[in-house]
Amino acid sequence: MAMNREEIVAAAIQRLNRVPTSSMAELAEAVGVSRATLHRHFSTREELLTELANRSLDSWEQAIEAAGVAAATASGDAEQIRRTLEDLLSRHLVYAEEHGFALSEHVMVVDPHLERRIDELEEREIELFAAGQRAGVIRADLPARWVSSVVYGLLVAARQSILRGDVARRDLPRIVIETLYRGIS
Amino acid sequence: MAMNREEIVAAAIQRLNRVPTSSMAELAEAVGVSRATLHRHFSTREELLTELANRSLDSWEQAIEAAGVAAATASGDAEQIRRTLEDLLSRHLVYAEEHGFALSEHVMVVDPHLERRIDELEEREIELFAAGQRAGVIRADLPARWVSSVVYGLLVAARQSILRGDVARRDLPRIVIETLYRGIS
DNA sequence: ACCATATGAGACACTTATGTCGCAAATGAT
DNA sequence: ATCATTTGCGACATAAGTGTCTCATATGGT
Repeated sequence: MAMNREEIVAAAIQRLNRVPTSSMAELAEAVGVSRATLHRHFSTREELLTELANRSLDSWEQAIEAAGVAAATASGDAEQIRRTLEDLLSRHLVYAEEHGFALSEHVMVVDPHLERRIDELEEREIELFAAGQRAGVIRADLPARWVSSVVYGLLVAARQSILRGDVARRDLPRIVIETLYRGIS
Repeated sequence: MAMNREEIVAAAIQRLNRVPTSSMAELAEAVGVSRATLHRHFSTREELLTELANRSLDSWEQAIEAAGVAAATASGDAEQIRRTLEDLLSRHLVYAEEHGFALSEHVMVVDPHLERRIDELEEREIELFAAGQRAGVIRADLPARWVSSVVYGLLVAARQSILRGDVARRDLPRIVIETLYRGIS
C-alpha cells in the first residue's frame, strides 16, 4: 500500500472520531496497515496522538486565520466582527465534525506544549469576543471567557446532534448561529 | 474503617470527577480502602461503574421530578413551564458538578439498560421543551431535541468554566439561564 | 474477654496493550 | 531483471489492569 504519514493520520482521525479509545492495533486495522508498520511511522502511541492533536490544532488555527479573526478584532467594526463570528462558527462546525475526538477530554495527551497552543488559540477567540462586546455585537454582561465556553458547548451539542441524526448537516450552521445569538426564547 | 457502599460510591464519584479514567487501584486508594475491599463491595469494575451511573441517573431523575417537569408539561401554562425550566436548569448545574464525569462519553459503561434510562429521562425533558414551544416560552423554529442538546452543551460549558475558575459558582445559574434564553447578543 | 465480621497486604493467574525484532514477501523504481 | 525499500506476520518481552485467594490483623458488639 505504501501509506504515507498523511494517509495514516487521516484514517486514524476518522477512526478516533468514532471510537476515541482505539488501541494501536485497532488504529492500525482502521488505517489498513499492520501494527508493525504503524509503529514504524509513529514509534509510540503518544507520538501518534501528539501528531493528531497538532494537526487538529493546525485546522483550528487555520480556521481562525481564514475567518479573519485578528483583523476583525483590531478593526472593532461591528459588522465585520459579526461576519467574522459567523464565518468562524461555520468553520468550527466543520472542525467539530472532523476533529471532534479532540473535543472530548481525557482522550488526548497532556502535553504542556499542546496546552499552551490551545490556550493561545482560545485567547485569540476570546479577544474577538471581547471586541464584539465593545462593538455591541455581543452583550457585555457576560465574561468573554464564558462566551468562549458557550461556543465550545454548542459545538459539543452540534456534534452530538449530527451523530444522533437529530439535525441535518446543512441546517446546522443556521441553527447553531441562531441559538448562539438569540438563545432558545 | 468499615466503609459502606454509600461512602465508597461517594468517594469514587469524587475521584472520577477529577480523573475519569481511574483504575480500580486508584479508586480504592481514593476511597481510602484496599483493592481487595473494593472488590468485596463491587466484584467487578463494571458493577461499580454501573452502580455509579445508576446513582447518577437517580439524581437526574430526582431533579426532573423535583422541578415538576411532568406537571408543567401537562399544564401547558407558560409561566409554570418557565419556572420549571429555570428550576430544572439550576438542579442540572448541581448535577453537572457532582456527576460531571458521566457527562463525558467513553467513560461510562455501554449498558442497554442504562441507555434506555438515559433516553427515557431525556425524553421527559424534550417533552417539556416541546410544551414550552407550544406555550411560546421557547421559540418553535428549533427542534426540541436540539434544545435538549443545547442544554447539555451549556452544562458542559458550565462545568468547564467552574473547573477553570472563569465563572464563580454563585453566578452560574443566572449566567447559564440568561445565555440559554437570550443567547450572547 | 470472646467471637464474628471486615479489612489490609500480598501473591497469583489472566488478559490486554505496548514496543521491539527478525525474516520473508511484496512493491517499485531503474 | 535487479535491487533497495517497505510491508506483513509472528514472536517476544514488558508493563499495567483485573479479579481471586489466603492469611494475619483489626474492629466492634455481646
